[in-house]
Amino acid sequence: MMNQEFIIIPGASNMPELPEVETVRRTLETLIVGKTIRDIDVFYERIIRGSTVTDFISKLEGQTLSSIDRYGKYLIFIFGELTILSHLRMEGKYFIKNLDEPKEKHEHIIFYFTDGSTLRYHDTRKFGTMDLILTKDIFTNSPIIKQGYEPFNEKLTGTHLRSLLKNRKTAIKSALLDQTVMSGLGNIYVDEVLFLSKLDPERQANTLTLKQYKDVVTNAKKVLTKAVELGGTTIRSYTSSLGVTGRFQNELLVHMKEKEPCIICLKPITKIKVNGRGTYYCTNCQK
DNA sequence: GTGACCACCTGGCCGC
DNA sequence: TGCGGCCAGGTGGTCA
Repeated sequence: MMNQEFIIIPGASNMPELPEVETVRRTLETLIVGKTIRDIDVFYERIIRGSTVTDFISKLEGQTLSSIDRYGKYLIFIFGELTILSHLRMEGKYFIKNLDEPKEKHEHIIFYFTDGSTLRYHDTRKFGTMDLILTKDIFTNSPIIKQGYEPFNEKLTGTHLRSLLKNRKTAIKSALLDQTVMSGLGNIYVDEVLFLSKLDPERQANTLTLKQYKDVVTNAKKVLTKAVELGGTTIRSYTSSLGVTGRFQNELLVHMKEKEPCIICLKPITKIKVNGRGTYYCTNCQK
């Protein structure tokens, strides 16, 4: 039995992207790998996909967590032949608590381990999902097969990105948010990548030069690598002295910087909407 | 194949 | 103070 309540926050951001999910993975890996599920409570059934809730519970009971991986924004909990693909969407987060801790309002799934601890999935907006699949199907028959390469993958090059976007007339910002193009980028980091690449977020995706596609890939790697090192971004934190908080918010150059001076030209950062997404950029530096 | 729009969901914010 | 309406966001589905 644990003596303290651990609160796991995905980089403490309210919008987990690849770095925040990686922070959660690393933290959970040290705390729950090797534990065996005794029971599961599902309080909000729509989170479960790929199986009935009854199957989800019955198949996982007695299973031991062997490892936790990640692809893009998906957490991959591997229990031998079974795997849970967990997507945190907007506000999903995991807590590890003692058995006797009362259930909080937004805790929708509780995994009870045989050692008396619990893993609790908390999601204010109920957008998150958990797919129960066969481990052998992870890369052949699961939501992950639709994902594009992560920026860290050597196969993701400027040439590859150009081939994917050559017919896409949508805004480059929208294209980069498409996880089938590049896996792991979300609204925050796309703004940063486009700023470093000096690209107008509304620029048509198929109009970039090869050098600009290469710059996007290079800067995506740079931004995500730095963000992973710093544990992600905390834009809205939660009260917890034990929380795992990110520090990348101190490195943000444009996101959430509306009206603040651009670090290059000192002109105020502008906020617009690109296909409904709040978007921050410098109208002077990004063309 | 592509783009636009909508639904999902709830807390926070704003105006009345 | 309380109420209603709007906004934020990632993804999947539908339709043109």
